Amino acid sequence: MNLIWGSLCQEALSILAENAELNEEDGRGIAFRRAEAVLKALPRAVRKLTELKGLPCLGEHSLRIIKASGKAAEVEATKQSERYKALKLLTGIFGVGAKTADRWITMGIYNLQQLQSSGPTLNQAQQAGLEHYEDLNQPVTRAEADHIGEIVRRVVLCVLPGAQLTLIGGFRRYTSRAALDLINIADHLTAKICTDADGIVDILNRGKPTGHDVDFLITHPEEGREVGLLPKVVSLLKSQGFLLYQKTTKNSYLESEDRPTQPSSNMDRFERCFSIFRLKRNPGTTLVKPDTSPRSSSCTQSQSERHSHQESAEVRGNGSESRPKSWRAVRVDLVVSPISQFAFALLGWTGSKLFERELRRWAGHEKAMSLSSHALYDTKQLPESSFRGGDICSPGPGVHPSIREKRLKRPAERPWDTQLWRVADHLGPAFGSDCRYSLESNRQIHWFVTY
DNA sequence: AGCTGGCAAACA
DNA sequence: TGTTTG
DNA sequence: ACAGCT
Repeated sequence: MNLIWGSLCQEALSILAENAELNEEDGRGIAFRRAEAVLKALPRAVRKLTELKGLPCLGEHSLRIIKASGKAAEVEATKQSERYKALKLLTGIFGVGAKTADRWITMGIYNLQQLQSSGPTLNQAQQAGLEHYEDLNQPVTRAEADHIGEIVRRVVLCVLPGAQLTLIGGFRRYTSRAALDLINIADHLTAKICTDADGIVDILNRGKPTGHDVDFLITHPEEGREVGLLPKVVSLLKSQGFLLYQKTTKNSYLESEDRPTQPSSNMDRFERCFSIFRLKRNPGTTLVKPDTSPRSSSCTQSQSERHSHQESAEVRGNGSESRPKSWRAVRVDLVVSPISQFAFALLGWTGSKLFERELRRWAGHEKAMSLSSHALYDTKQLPESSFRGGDICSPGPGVHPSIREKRLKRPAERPWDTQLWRVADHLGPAFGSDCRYSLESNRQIHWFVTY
């Protein structure tokens, strides 16, 4: 089988995975996603099916699909089924998931027209999602991401000089070395393997040319200076007309390390903002670097620049032949992290759902650790005395029992943090197409072939 | 044969 | 509380 | 109703 067939197989498996997810068959969904990821991670084209022997996550069903070169009747039937099409369409609305879509379908709603006419109650996110349906289902280019980044950067620097803005998510290039370091750290082998990455699997190499949203991570080199930053940034963006929708959520992680008894530990740390961003199309400076001298840019300058009359003068597109809108809507996520958690935030916001799931599963199962976008916890060494403050973990399924009991946690030890700092360092430069693939035979692949 | 499959936080 | 989000 | 592990 050649490369083209390979990608056909991936698409086919992706369809089956998506269909399973839309039908709330989570296990099947993840199984097909893994199979897809294994194919995607192959270092070269596969000529014979026998070459797939020994690869993990390719079971009977997935192999059937592959043997049919992705043209299995099952896949075609799925693609053409009215239910699949309707589920895909409806869940394409921001704020609508499989459950809601299923409910609507049983109400006879199969498309947007029927949705509008039969008018079930929509929550705020869904209203915004419906309103910007077209735009939000349009891929976001890297250029658009960078443009948004410039706008956000100005605002952030205005609110907090010295703050750092990092493009994360699918657009960012992550290196295998970064995840390698995480393994090493978990294995208490910090110094050893990270100097020798040879022969180890390529782990996560994104740097996609397009995406479905844009994610930014904001921090400040001085710990604590980032507190309270996000609400200011958001309100400034809002006042400048950049936000069509916004939901800011705060982090329950309470700073327990340096000043345990501070009432300031109760300080709200707004951590994430899910927004719909109003991005001007064809910014006058199309392909030119917007500012070759960004030093001089002050906040007020950018305000007047961005917020000029043209913006408000745009015609709210009514169906009949109107010239294309002067702007488009883009999903933008802002994440604020204290510098001490920066590395974890980077790893936690790769934008790859499968990667996050598999990484955390691996941490928990193989390492008895709990990984979040804030820290890495050793679930074994939970001396009660070393915990204080924050009751973070809501009890429930999926929460590690030891954590559930304590309901308290704190980063395990300082050394972990300092080691993980090197993760952050390594996450920087592009690793390019230096993709190696080596399977430790017959060992489950865990998370590293994901994408 | 039976179990697991990643998480936490917000809204209605 | 169930559903959705990244 | 998929795949791997126990």
